[in-house]
Amino acid sequence: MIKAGKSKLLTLVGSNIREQRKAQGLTQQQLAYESGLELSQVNRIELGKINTSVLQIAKICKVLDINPDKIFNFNIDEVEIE
Amino acid sequence: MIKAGKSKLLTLVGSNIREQRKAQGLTQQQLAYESGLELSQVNRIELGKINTSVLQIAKICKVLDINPDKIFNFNIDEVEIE
DNA sequence: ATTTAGTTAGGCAAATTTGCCTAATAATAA
DNA sequence: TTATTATTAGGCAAATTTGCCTAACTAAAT
Repeated sequence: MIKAGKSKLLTLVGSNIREQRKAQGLTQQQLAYESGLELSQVNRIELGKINTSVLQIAKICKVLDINPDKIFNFNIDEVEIE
Repeated sequence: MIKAGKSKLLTLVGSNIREQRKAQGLTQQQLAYESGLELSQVNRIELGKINTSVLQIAKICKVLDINPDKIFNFNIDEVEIE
């Protein structure tokens, strides 16, 4: 497995999360608190610096009250994975 | 973060992957080879034994030629996360 | 029954993430 | 400007995943 470093897909996922978070008028800190994640972790995820896990994505989606497909709303073969 | 152990959501994700894999007539070994993952890892994911990462899900989806939303096609607040 | 393919299990070291911390930078408001 | 909030950065230990391996178990077919 490669290091998360710079993955087009992860940055896309991250900016989708950020977009949805702001649409809800939440700060990273609020999202962190309500999802039970760390602020630093939410930040790493939004910036695509980390290859995070299914469960963390799910927790975030639950707080943002969106289904995960909102986060993965891209065409899989139009996106560079790594 | 909790250990993957028994998560309803992860077993759901896993069985979705399995369903799509079989729909393509692939074995775990073939899926593993084509996605660049380990056979044991594909197995762990399908059984929901592990809280795998966004990138691995993406690699699997690419091989199965489906968008990730096929894997996350459940209502987020109808599913127990952990 | 025997072979063959497919799935599952488990151990182990290495790699990576995660939580917790402190602090620096950026943005906003007052 | 000053103060306040928000984001970003980085280090570190602990937790977890991942790849690699061997082996056991299941199913299916012949």
